Amino acid sequence: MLLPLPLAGAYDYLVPEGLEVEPGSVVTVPLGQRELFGVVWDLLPDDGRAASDGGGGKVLPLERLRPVIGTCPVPPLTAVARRFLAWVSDYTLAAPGAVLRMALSSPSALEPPRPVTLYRRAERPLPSELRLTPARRRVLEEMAESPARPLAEIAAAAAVGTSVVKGLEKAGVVEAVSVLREARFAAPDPERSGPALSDSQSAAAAALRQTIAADAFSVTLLDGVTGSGKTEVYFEALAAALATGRQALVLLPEIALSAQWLERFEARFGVAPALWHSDLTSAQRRATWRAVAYGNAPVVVGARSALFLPFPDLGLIVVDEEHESAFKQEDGVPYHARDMAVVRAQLGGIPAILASATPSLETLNNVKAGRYAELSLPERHGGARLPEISLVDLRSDKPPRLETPGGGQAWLSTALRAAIAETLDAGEQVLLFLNRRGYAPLTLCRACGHRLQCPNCTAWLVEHRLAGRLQCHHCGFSGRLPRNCPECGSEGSLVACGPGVERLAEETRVLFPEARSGLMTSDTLTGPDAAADMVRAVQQHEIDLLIGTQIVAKGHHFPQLTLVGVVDADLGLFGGDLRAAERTYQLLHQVAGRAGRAERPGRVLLQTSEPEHPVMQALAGGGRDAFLAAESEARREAGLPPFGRLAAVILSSPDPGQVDAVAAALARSAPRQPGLTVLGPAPAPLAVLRGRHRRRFLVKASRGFRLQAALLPWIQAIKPPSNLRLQVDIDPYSFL
DNA sequence: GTACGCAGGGAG
DNA sequence: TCCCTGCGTACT
Repeated sequence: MLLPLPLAGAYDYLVPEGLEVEPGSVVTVPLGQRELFGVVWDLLPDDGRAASDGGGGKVLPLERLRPVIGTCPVPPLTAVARRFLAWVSDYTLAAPGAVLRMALSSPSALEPPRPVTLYRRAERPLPSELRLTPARRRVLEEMAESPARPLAEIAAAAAVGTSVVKGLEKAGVVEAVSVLREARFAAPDPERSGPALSDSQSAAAAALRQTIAADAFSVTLLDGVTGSGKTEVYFEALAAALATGRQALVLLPEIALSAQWLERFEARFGVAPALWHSDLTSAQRRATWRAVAYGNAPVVVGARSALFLPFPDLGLIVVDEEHESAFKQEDGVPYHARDMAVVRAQLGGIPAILASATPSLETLNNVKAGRYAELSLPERHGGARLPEISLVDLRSDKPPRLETPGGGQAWLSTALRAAIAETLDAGEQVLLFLNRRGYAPLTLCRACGHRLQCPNCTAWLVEHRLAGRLQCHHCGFSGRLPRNCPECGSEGSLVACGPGVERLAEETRVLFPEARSGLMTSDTLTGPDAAADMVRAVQQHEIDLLIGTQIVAKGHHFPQLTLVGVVDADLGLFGGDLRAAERTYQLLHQVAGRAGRAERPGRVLLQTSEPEHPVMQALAGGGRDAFLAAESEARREAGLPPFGRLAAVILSSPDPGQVDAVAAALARSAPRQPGLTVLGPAPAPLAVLRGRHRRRFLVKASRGFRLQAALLPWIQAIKPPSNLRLQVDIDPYSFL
């Protein structure tokens, strides 16, 4: 029995006489004083338990085993789903129960369905004494021919309060019925015709339909420039999968911000798909989880966690924007959803599609090695041209100071200012991109040089002037901006250093007072609705000048946007992250793609202090292949992914002495094998995070090396004190 | 993950 | 002496 807890292995239970269970059954079992859900992992004869114990735990004598309480009214997890959970556990070195927890992410979904109360017209004539008010008349008209419906739905349709319907129930003309009803998502119509496809789109769509027809595992990279209509192409693969009667899963990096994607889906298929992301209410989670488990959700669109939903018959997985780092889960069980999606496809014997305009080196390397197929969409849909990208050298074109009382630090160069003015004059829209939330990333005291630091982390506090607060972007600490320096007490000596989007907005208000500007960051877009409102405002040209962080880079279509200004193109290049160059290229390419997506040509200005950097050269010259080849070669020489393997081991504790002692002990017992290098311990770049002192090991191995097999005995040999945490991150993406 | 038991400290 | 809190552990 696998329990959703971080235990070393499965636990044994007795199956009482008469209880029907099979591997995959979801059951309730006693554990200590409580009852919890578990999944039957194996059915064993009384004398065969020792042999099949995975090595995780002890084998208890039969008389100490407790019986299963009962089964849950949900379909058993399929063999593929169970093999997938086991695979992820083995790969990530996370406890199998911790992985199971992700699959049983909606505990209430496992309970018996609760009846819902629906209302319908009672089968009797209206009594003469009934006072037929206009509101009551509307309700009765609304209910006349329709089947029983929920109270709120009827009230909304008749534009009355729910009390009107209840009043009619009291009068006996309407009756309440209690029914058990499973949520069901409307079936998308694969036959419905979507937008017309170009020749290259049609060819790619036909190739994808072939992979569905092949009914076997395959991975296809759909590599198309921004605006080439990749989405519509893989919709044809979805249609083909749906036509075979199987389910399909689409993973998106930021589901909460995908309103436009959903519109396109509805345009093609006529209905909305089932959604899965962390912002769902518990009732929505429950309904969706059950709908998936019963095969009542033909298409699920979700964030990475949707990969662990209990699909009974998954026929296709699409990973859109496959290069996005949002697919990497950093906390809990660290896994990369793109990689695990490929594993899930392989275990299920089904096709996977990876779509991107800037594919990751990992994926391109798999294409090169012949493991993945590739389909290219080389031109923009509808004849729109790719924007012209040019570099602004900040060393020679220093942003001129502004004539403002505050001292006038500025971040827009003369060249960019001129381009903005021209664009606004032409009645077109401008996007200024700066990947920094808040007003200023650092606040320091002019008198003593003190820098405002987070009390819990090795990080500066970021001023958020709109909110009037200082924030730590790592732990969420928030406090008021002090008037006086907390160190030397000097009055009014604190000054903002460096730009954030809020400060950039201030600059544009001085330079372009006539322009209507909008700010798009995760702070201003507090939910999917706010994001959709903002996108609509830009599309309807209620905004001339949009300022945003990377949130604006994601797949929005703004037809009147013809100029993109990247305020600090170098920002992502620092930080010692092995993917820094690749990521900067991907992000800036994506931002640049926001320009000129309709008939008007777009242009992009990148402000950089390193115009000769390969990333800037590749962006300006359009030389993606040359850049990737160079980046690839550098990685190969350094033995880094995708040509070598990495794992991070992170120790953290509130006590710095303790973490150092354990780190030293781990260093002494580090595995020494050919093909494996253990680097560290070193203080993590964020040496203190949320009040915990952190030390890192980085383990490097050659590509074919069985990294997990080498790591497991090493980390299991150490018995860490309880307040010390040891995290293993296979294939790390963040090096903080 | 969580319930429980034990140890330590403060109040009565 | 009792009770509350904090941590460490076992749970099949």
